[in-house]
Amino acid sequence: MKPIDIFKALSNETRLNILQWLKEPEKHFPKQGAHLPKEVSIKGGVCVGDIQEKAKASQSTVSHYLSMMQSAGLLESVRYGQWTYYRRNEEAIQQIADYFKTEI
Amino acid sequence: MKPIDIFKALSNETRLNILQWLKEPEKHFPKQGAHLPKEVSIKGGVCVGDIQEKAKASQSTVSHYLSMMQSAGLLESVRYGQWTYYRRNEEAIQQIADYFKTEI
DNA sequence: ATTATATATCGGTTTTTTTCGATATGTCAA
DNA sequence: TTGACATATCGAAAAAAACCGATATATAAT
Repeated sequence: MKPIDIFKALSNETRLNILQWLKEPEKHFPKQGAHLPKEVSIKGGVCVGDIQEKAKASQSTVSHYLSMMQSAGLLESVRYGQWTYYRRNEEAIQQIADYFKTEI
Repeated sequence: MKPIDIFKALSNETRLNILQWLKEPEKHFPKQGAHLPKEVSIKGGVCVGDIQEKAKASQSTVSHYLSMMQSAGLLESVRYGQWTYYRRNEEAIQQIADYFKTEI
Protein backbone atom coordinates (compact mmCIF):
# COMPACT_ATOMS: atom_id res chain seq x y z
CA MET A 1 0.00 0.00 0.00
CA LYS A 2 1.41 3.38 -1.03
CA PRO A 3 -0.39 6.02 0.98
CA ILE A 4 0.93 8.92 -1.08
CA ASP A 5 -0.43 7.51 -4.32
CA ILE A 6 -3.72 6.87 -2.62
CA PHE A 7 -3.99 10.40 -1.28
CA LYS A 8 -3.00 11.78 -4.67
CA ALA A 9 -5.72 9.76 -6.31
CA LEU A 10 -8.19 11.14 -3.80
CA SER A 11 -7.19 14.77 -4.16
CA ASN A 12 -9.26 15.50 -7.21
CA GLU A 13 -12.95 16.19 -7.13
CA THR A 14 -13.86 14.10 -10.16
CA ARG A 15 -11.93 11.10 -8.95
CA LEU A 16 -13.42 11.40 -5.50
CA ASN A 17 -16.88 11.59 -7.06
CA ILE A 18 -16.26 8.47 -9.12
CA LEU A 19 -15.21 6.54 -6.06
CA GLN A 20 -18.33 7.64 -4.23
CA TRP A 21 -20.65 6.99 -7.16
CA LEU A 22 -19.32 3.47 -7.28
CA LYS A 23 -20.52 2.86 -3.75
CA GLU A 24 -24.03 2.69 -5.20
CA PRO A 25 -23.68 1.91 -8.88
CA GLU A 26 -27.39 1.18 -9.53
CA LYS A 27 -28.30 4.53 -8.07
CA HIS A 28 -25.80 6.60 -9.99
CA PHE A 29 -25.59 4.60 -13.20
CA PRO A 30 -29.14 3.54 -14.01
CA LYS A 31 -28.11 2.04 -17.33
CA GLN A 32 -25.53 -0.10 -15.55
CA GLY A 33 -24.93 -3.53 -17.02
CA ALA A 34 -26.98 -2.81 -20.14
CA HIS A 35 -24.36 -4.53 -22.23
CA LEU A 36 -23.98 -7.55 -20.03
CA PRO A 37 -25.73 -10.86 -20.27
CA LYS A 38 -27.07 -11.52 -16.81
CA GLU A 39 -24.95 -14.63 -16.35
CA VAL A 40 -21.76 -12.56 -16.44
CA SER A 41 -22.93 -9.98 -13.96
CA ILE A 42 -19.95 -7.90 -12.90
CA LYS A 43 -21.17 -7.07 -9.48
CA GLY A 44 -20.89 -3.36 -8.89
CA GLY A 45 -18.85 -2.74 -12.01
CA VAL A 46 -19.54 0.16 -14.34
CA CYS A 47 -18.03 0.62 -17.78
CA VAL A 48 -15.76 3.50 -18.67
CA GLY A 49 -18.24 5.11 -21.04
CA ASP A 50 -20.96 5.38 -18.42
CA ILE A 51 -18.52 6.83 -15.93
CA GLN A 52 -17.22 9.28 -18.49
CA GLU A 53 -20.70 10.48 -19.34
CA LYS A 54 -21.47 11.22 -15.73
CA ALA A 55 -18.07 12.70 -14.96
CA LYS A 56 -18.23 15.12 -17.88
CA ALA A 57 -14.58 14.89 -18.76
CA SER A 58 -12.98 13.60 -21.91
CA GLN A 59 -12.66 9.91 -22.64
CA SER A 60 -8.90 9.94 -22.29
CA THR A 61 -9.03 11.82 -19.03
CA VAL A 62 -11.50 9.45 -17.46
CA SER A 63 -9.61 6.42 -18.70
CA HIS A 64 -6.49 7.88 -17.16
CA TYR A 65 -8.25 8.64 -13.88
CA LEU A 66 -9.54 5.12 -13.62
CA SER A 67 -6.22 3.49 -14.24
CA MET A 68 -4.60 5.84 -11.76
CA MET A 69 -7.16 4.85 -9.15
CA GLN A 70 -6.60 1.24 -9.98
CA SER A 71 -2.83 1.57 -9.59
CA ALA A 72 -3.43 3.15 -6.22
CA GLY A 73 -5.51 0.11 -5.29
CA LEU A 74 -8.83 1.90 -4.96
CA LEU A 75 -10.45 0.23 -7.96
CA GLU A 76 -10.26 -3.04 -9.78
CA SER A 77 -11.29 -3.78 -13.34
CA VAL A 78 -12.70 -6.64 -15.34
CA ARG A 79 -12.79 -6.66 -19.08
CA TYR A 80 -15.86 -8.12 -20.69
CA GLY A 81 -15.71 -8.00 -24.45
CA GLN A 82 -15.01 -4.48 -25.58
CA TRP A 83 -15.97 -3.04 -22.23
CA THR A 84 -13.90 -2.54 -19.14
CA TYR A 85 -15.86 -2.58 -15.94
CA TYR A 86 -14.48 -0.79 -12.94
CA ARG A 87 -15.61 -1.32 -9.40
CA ARG A 88 -14.36 -0.43 -5.96
CA ASN A 89 -11.74 -2.63 -4.37
CA GLU A 90 -13.52 -2.74 -1.04
CA GLU A 91 -10.90 -4.84 0.65
CA ALA A 92 -8.13 -2.40 -0.21
CA ILE A 93 -10.28 0.58 0.71
CA GLN A 94 -10.96 -1.01 4.06
CA GLN A 95 -7.26 -1.47 4.63
CA ILE A 96 -6.61 2.14 3.73
CA ALA A 97 -9.30 3.29 6.14
CA ASP A 98 -7.65 1.24 8.87
CA TYR A 99 -4.26 2.64 7.98
CA PHE A 100 -5.74 6.11 8.24
CA LYS A 101 -7.20 5.42 11.62
CA THR A 102 -4.06 3.90 13.10
CA GLU A 103 -1.15 5.55 11.29
CA ILE A 104 -2.30 9.04 10.40
CA MET B 1 -14.18 19.81 6.36
CA LYS B 2 -12.77 19.91 2.82
CA PRO B 3 -11.67 16.40 1.96
CA ILE B 4 -9.79 17.45 -1.17
CA ASP B 5 -7.61 19.90 0.73
CA ILE B 6 -6.96 17.26 3.33
CA PHE B 7 -5.95 14.65 0.78
CA LYS B 8 -3.75 17.18 -0.99
CA ALA B 9 -2.03 17.99 2.26
CA LEU B 10 -1.43 14.30 2.79
CA SER B 11 -0.08 13.59 -0.67
CA ASN B 12 3.45 14.68 0.00
CA GLU B 13 6.00 12.56 1.80
CA THR B 14 7.46 15.31 3.93
CA ARG B 15 4.07 16.53 5.09
CA LEU B 16 2.97 13.00 5.86
CA ASN B 17 6.16 12.49 7.85
CA ILE B 18 5.59 15.66 9.82
CA LEU B 19 2.10 14.57 10.75
CA GLN B 20 3.38 11.22 11.90
CA TRP B 21 6.34 12.65 13.79
CA LEU B 22 3.91 14.82 15.70
CA LYS B 23 2.15 11.74 17.01
CA GLU B 24 5.14 11.26 19.30
CA PRO B 25 6.85 14.61 19.62
CA GLU B 26 9.17 13.65 22.50
CA LYS B 27 10.41 10.71 20.50
CA HIS B 28 11.09 12.56 17.28
CA PHE B 29 12.02 15.97 18.64
CA PRO B 30 14.20 15.34 21.69
CA LYS B 31 14.91 19.04 22.09
CA GLN B 32 11.21 19.77 22.19
CA GLY B 33 10.14 22.59 24.44
CA ALA B 34 13.67 23.75 25.12
CA HIS B 35 12.58 27.33 24.72
CA LEU B 36 9.53 27.05 26.87
CA PRO B 37 9.20 27.79 30.53
CA LYS B 38 7.57 24.74 32.02
CA GLU B 39 4.49 26.64 33.09
CA VAL B 40 3.55 27.36 29.49
CA SER B 41 3.90 23.80 28.30
CA ILE B 42 2.42 23.54 24.80
CA LYS B 43 1.42 19.96 24.99
CA GLY B 44 2.60 18.12 21.93
CA GLY B 45 3.60 21.26 20.09
CA VAL B 46 6.88 21.56 18.24
CA CYS B 47 8.32 24.76 16.86
CA VAL B 48 8.88 25.37 13.17
CA GLY B 49 12.65 25.35 13.42
CA ASP B 50 12.79 21.92 15.00
CA ILE B 51 10.44 20.54 12.39
CA GLN B 52 12.42 22.14 9.62
CA GLU B 53 15.66 20.66 10.84
CA LYS B 54 14.23 17.18 10.84
CA ALA B 55 12.36 17.59 7.56
CA LYS B 56 15.45 18.79 5.74
CA ALA B 57 13.67 21.33 3.57
CA SER B 58 14.05 25.08 3.48
CA GLN B 59 12.56 27.28 6.15
CA SER B 60 10.05 28.83 3.76
CA THR B 61 8.96 25.46 2.45
CA VAL B 62 8.37 24.02 5.89
CA SER B 63 6.54 27.13 7.02
CA HIS B 64 4.34 26.82 3.96
CA TYR B 65 3.73 23.13 4.56
CA LEU B 66 2.68 23.76 8.11
CA SER B 67 0.25 26.50 7.29
CA MET B 68 -1.19 24.37 4.50
CA MET B 69 -1.72 21.52 6.94
CA GLN B 70 -3.28 23.90 9.38
CA SER B 71 -5.69 25.26 6.75
CA ALA B 72 -6.67 21.70 5.97
CA GLY B 73 -7.42 21.22 9.66
CA LEU B 74 -4.73 18.65 10.37
CA LEU B 75 -2.66 20.90 12.62
CA GLU B 76 -3.19 23.74 14.99
CA SER B 77 -0.69 26.32 16.13
CA VAL B 78 0.07 28.39 19.18
CA ARG B 79 2.46 31.27 19.16
CA TYR B 80 4.65 31.68 22.19
CA GLY B 81 7.01 34.60 21.94
CA GLN B 82 8.96 34.36 18.75
CA TRP B 83 8.12 30.72 18.28
CA THR B 84 5.15 29.10 16.68
CA TYR B 85 4.32 25.68 18.01
CA TYR B 86 2.45 23.28 15.83
CA ARG B 87 0.66 20.19 17.03
CA ARG B 88 -1.83 17.76 15.63
CA ASN B 89 -5.49 18.66 15.73
CA GLU B 90 -6.53 15.26 17.00
CA GLU B 91 -10.21 16.03 17.03
CA ALA B 92 -10.21 17.05 13.38
CA ILE B 93 -8.05 14.09 12.43
CA GLN B 94 -10.47 11.80 14.16
CA GLN B 95 -13.34 13.32 12.21
CA ILE B 96 -11.45 12.86 8.99
CA ALA B 97 -10.76 9.24 9.81
CA ASP B 98 -14.47 8.73 10.42
CA TYR B 99 -15.32 10.50 7.18
CA PHE B 100 -12.92 8.18 5.41
CA LYS B 101 -14.46 5.10 6.92
CA THR B 102 -18.04 6.08 6.15
CA GLU B 103 -17.91 8.22 3.02
CA ILE B 104 -14.96 6.94 1.01
C1' DA C 1 17.60 51.98 19.65
C1' DT C 2 20.09 48.19 17.74
C1' DT C 3 20.86 43.61 16.93
C1' DA C 4 19.64 38.83 16.80
C1' DT C 5 16.38 35.17 16.21
C1' DA C 6 12.00 32.78 14.60
C1' DT C 7 8.55 32.65 11.44
C1' DA C 8 5.80 34.35 7.52
C1' DT C 9 5.33 36.06 3.07
C1' DC C 10 6.85 37.40 -1.67
C1' DG C 11 8.46 36.56 -6.32
C1' DG C 12 10.06 33.54 -9.39
C1' DT C 13 11.79 29.02 -11.38
C1' DT C 14 11.30 24.24 -11.84
C1' DT C 15 8.54 20.16 -11.64
C1' DT C 16 4.28 17.80 -11.61
C1' DT C 17 -0.48 17.34 -12.65
C1' DT C 18 -4.35 18.11 -15.46
C1' DT C 19 -6.50 17.70 -19.48
C1' DC C 20 -7.22 17.32 -24.19
C1' DG C 21 -7.32 15.64 -29.15
C1' DA C 22 -5.32 12.28 -31.99
C1' DT C 23 -4.14 7.77 -32.63
C1' DA C 24 -3.48 2.84 -31.49
C1' DT C 25 -5.40 -1.47 -29.90
C1' DG C 26 -8.73 -4.77 -29.10
C1' DT C 27 -13.28 -6.72 -29.84
C1' DC C 28 -17.66 -7.46 -32.03
C1' DA C 29 -20.97 -7.58 -35.96
C1' DA C 30 -22.10 -7.72 -40.70
C1' DT D 1 -12.24 -8.83 -43.61
C1' DT D 2 -14.21 -4.51 -43.02
C1' DG D 3 -16.36 -1.22 -40.32
C1' DA D 4 -18.00 0.30 -35.95
C1' DC D 5 -17.42 0.87 -31.24
C1' DA D 6 -14.95 0.87 -26.41
C1' DT D 7 -10.97 1.71 -24.22
C1' DA D 8 -5.99 2.69 -23.77
C1' DT D 9 -2.04 5.19 -24.84
C1' DC D 10 0.65 9.08 -26.81
C1' DG D 11 2.22 13.76 -27.12
C1' DA D 12 1.66 18.23 -25.98
C1' DA D 13 -0.27 22.62 -23.88
C1' DA D 14 -1.97 24.78 -19.86
C1' DA D 15 -2.61 25.00 -14.99
C1' DA D 16 -1.19 24.03 -10.44
C1' DA D 17 2.09 22.67 -6.92
C1' DA D 18 6.73 22.40 -5.13
C1' DC D 19 10.38 24.74 -3.64
C1' DC D 20 13.87 28.09 -2.95
C1' DG D 21 16.29 32.55 -1.65
C1' DA D 22 15.30 37.07 -0.37
C1' DT D 23 12.80 39.98 2.35
C1' DA D 24 9.32 41.45 5.74
C1' DT D 25 7.43 41.11 10.32
C1' DA D 26 7.34 40.15 15.06
C1' DT D 27 9.45 39.36 19.28
C1' DA D 28 13.42 39.27 22.45
C1' DA D 29 17.87 40.54 24.31
C1' DT D 30 21.52 43.93 24.90
